[in-house]
Amino acid sequence: MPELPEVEVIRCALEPLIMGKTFVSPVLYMSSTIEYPGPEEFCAFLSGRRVERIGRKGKYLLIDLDRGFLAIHLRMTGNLIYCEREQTHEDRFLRIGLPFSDGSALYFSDMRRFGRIWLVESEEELALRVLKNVGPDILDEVDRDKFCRLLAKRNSTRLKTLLLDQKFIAGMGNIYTDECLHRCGLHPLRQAGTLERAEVEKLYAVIREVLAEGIEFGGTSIRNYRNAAGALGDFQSRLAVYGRRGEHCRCCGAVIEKINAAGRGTYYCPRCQKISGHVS
DNA sequence: AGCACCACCTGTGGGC
DNA sequence: TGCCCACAGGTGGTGC
Repeated sequence: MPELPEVEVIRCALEPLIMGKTFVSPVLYMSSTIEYPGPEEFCAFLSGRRVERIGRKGKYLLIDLDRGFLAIHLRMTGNLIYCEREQTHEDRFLRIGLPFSDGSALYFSDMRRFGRIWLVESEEELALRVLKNVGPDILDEVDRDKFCRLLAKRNSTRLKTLLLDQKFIAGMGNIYTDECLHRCGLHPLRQAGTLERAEVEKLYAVIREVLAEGIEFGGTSIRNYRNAAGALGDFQSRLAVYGRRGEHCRCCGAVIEKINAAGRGTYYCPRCQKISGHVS
């Protein structure tokens, strides 16, 4: 489900709601959602921990505790729901309940069960166990020159594959990648090494612009996404190519096509996004 | 190195 | 109209 903008919208909503609160005993409806440590250790260690900061790296939500970190990845259909009062609601996809000492609670719900939660004791353990395959956050940790340097190391990788690679830059997903490539006029199968310096700089600027718009409009709700308060995002109405196969490009009128790239459904405009002879 | 494919899950919508 | 399977916002592992 969520890419960087959706996670950031959740992070912003959650921050004022749970900052400073203290967790009490979690309720595990599906303990395999906890990737680390074991269920008993998770419950014992989280109980009594206070929330000191809500952060994010790429698509990971990172909750700093007075001791340790709670890391959450929503994967495809995960969802965090905040309730002012702890409640037993009819959610068959409810995986974990995280109540606070003041009676409010955070619920982790996930239809497809891909989402994961980690609880680690230190920054070192966070880097080792959770973020070992996660590169720099594209909004917080990559400036223009760094983006150019990183991209130059990946000459033969296709742009679609590269932008989806969380080790390269963290935060891009399938929707925002297609939107960025379209806005830049770059073909998803074009190899990174064939870009002119100006095209790389344009790509960097557009990535940040599109992600910022995604956040501004509350994220993209296509199937399941809702923010922590249960509201739908609004960016789906602004998508230029994603999910629009057979429809007309709003820039040039050509028919949007769908191909498979990096194993994902990939939408692009064949007129705006020419490959200019660089197929591989 | 890069890529294609599978696995993990459940739901649903497009196509026949 | 009804049924079925391809596909869905992600990631990690395999093998070529």
